[in-house]
Amino acid sequence: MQLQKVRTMEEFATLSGISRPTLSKFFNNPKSVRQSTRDRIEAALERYDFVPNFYATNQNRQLTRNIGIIMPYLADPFFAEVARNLEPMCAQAGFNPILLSSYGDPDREIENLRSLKAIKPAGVLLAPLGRRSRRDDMMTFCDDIPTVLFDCDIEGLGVAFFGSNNEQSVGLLVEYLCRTGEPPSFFEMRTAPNPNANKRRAAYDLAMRALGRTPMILAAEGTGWDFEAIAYQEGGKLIKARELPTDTVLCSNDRLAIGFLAAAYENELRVGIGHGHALRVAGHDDHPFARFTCPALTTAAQDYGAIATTSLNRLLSIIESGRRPDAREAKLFDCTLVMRQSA
Amino acid sequence: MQLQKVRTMEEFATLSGISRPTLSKFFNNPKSVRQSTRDRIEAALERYDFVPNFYATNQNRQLTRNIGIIMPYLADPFFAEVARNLEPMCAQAGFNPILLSSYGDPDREIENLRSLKAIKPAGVLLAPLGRRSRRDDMMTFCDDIPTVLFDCDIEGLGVAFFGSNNEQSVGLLVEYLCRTGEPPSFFEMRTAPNPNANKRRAAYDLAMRALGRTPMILAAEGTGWDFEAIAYQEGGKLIKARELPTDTVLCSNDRLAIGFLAAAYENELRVGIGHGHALRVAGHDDHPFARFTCPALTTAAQDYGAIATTSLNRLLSIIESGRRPDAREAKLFDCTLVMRQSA
DNA sequence: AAATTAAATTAACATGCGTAAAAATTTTTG
DNA sequence: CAAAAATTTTTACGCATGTTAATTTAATTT
Repeated sequence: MQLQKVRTMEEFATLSGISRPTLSKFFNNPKSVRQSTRDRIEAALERYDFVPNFYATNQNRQLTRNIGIIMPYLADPFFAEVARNLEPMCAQAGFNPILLSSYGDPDREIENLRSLKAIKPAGVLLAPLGRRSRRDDMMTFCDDIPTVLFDCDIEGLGVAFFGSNNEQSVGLLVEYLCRTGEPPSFFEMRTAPNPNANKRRAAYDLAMRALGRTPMILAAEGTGWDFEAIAYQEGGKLIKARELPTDTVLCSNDRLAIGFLAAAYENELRVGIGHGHALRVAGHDDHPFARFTCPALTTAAQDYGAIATTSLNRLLSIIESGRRPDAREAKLFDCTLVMRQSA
Repeated sequence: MQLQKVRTMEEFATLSGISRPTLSKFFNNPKSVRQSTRDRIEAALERYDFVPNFYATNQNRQLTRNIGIIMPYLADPFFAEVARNLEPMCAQAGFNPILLSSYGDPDREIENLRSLKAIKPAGVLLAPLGRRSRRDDMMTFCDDIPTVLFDCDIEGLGVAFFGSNNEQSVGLLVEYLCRTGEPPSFFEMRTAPNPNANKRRAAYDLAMRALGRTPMILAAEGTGWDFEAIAYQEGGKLIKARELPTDTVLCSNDRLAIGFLAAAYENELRVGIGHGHALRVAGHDDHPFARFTCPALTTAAQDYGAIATTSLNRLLSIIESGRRPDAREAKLFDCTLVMRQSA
């Protein structure tokens, strides 16, 4: 059953017996035409293979129905998972999501903004790289196009920011770990790739002091986004040199924890809780693979459903109202403790 | 230093003193105008902020410079990694990659093709879902737009297919496992999500028989793309029921192996080679995380660099020549054995 | 310097759809 | 059933650039 191909809306109008302006309205917003005509159009669409030309469609529209989504690193399953949730939400709202990944490279991040600009999106959801992001270039972009930041904050950039409350989540982890065993040291990268890492370190510091403990930072050398590899290598060094101050390690994120677990395993340190275990390891983020590490990883789950929903809704309200809010909005969402076998 | 913004090419033509058709040629291909005028245009570009309107530009061009890339599941780091390599290769060739993910859903796969069609890409690189892909709809699409399949073959679809030689890779694994210990059983999903899974089972069968062994298939129930979860659950059942026929398990892919490893760990089966190990587990694909499982996963590495390069080059040659090849091309690339600690 | 060749300019039409205004039609309301 | 309200149709222009053909200008060759 091959559908007959139709090139232009004009042609489709003749074939379906519906005027082109009405079709134009329909494709712009199906609910803007009467139910009966909507049915007729949809019936015709069953018989004819027609998709409005994307370029002609967007050329004159004052407002395109495209929303750009920029992720810092799509090969990281955490971000991929966020994108997977965000895309259908955009489509649901009648917008066309355009997904781009910066893959850890600030140049590519700016390049992504450039190409988005050419597409004149109605708005952009941006999870920036963080520390290495080129703030000035991004500022110029945000002046032109309504942009909501999420996951990682860059001060003063965009109309709003939504992310996780690192102070709360790290506090939760530290409190739990201290209550159930030795106080944790904090394993992180020396040159933190983004503000979240810094906030988590500060939160660790605060929480430890609040409990009357001395903070113990373990800083791993290395740059880039190969977190597992860095943690595996540097964690291995720490273990071999017996430089772990206590039997508990809190990692700045799950990907570091995954690498650290691999190092512990290779050095025959049994990770977990209870008898016969030499080390406890906890992470942060509830990475999609955290359930399947050996042992399963105790971590703090970000409420990325709420973060994604709120970010998109905020952007949509700005797009629909057509004007920027007076003040930049920022909101942090609490995380939940996910207790598994590793700590 | 803010550049003066220029809206239209017409305006830029007046300001720069160069005719619009010449400018049009320049933006389409800078080398198509005389060096001296190119210099003049580039000098003007230093003074004025002008980018040709993306929509108007593409509307009339017979050939856009967009290449669609459709992945079956971007939240799978293996595919994310392939995409990460493919994108800069497209850009390098002067094309604009448009990345879409079907996220395991055949409806979404077709929807992705629909939206690509509206963008009139010069060509498409498609890694299909496989078994559940809607062949007829995809056929219609491939008639319109030059499409190269990779990773997973659907017979007769597209102008070419490039993937891995499962017979070779599974043969390699089976031979290695049999040579170094007990023969492996084969752990897979009963309802294989794609043709590769079927080919791997057949290859396992063949390789075992060639070595005079009896094939032993372990079929896990479950559907969808949550491979780790399925393998964790079904693998756990097998282990608890002591239904593993030998001490060696070859998993149809690394994600299944990751779930299986988690199940083994939880059931206190020590996985690995050498003294004191109860089980050997191997996978297939060399998933980005295979290095960091506990123990590190022995697997077969796909040469996805070669697959990606070849697929893109083939597509580019078809785009440039402007005509389809007479016969559908298919080529399989050999995998390499990656020996780690798990088997 | 004249002849030849290459490139740029001018003028005009094409693309496929958004959009606006006026006229015609359908639906809803009283 | 007539009047009012809501939709649809008709008609026509706009958008920003691609593209073509004829003409003019500039560069190269003889």
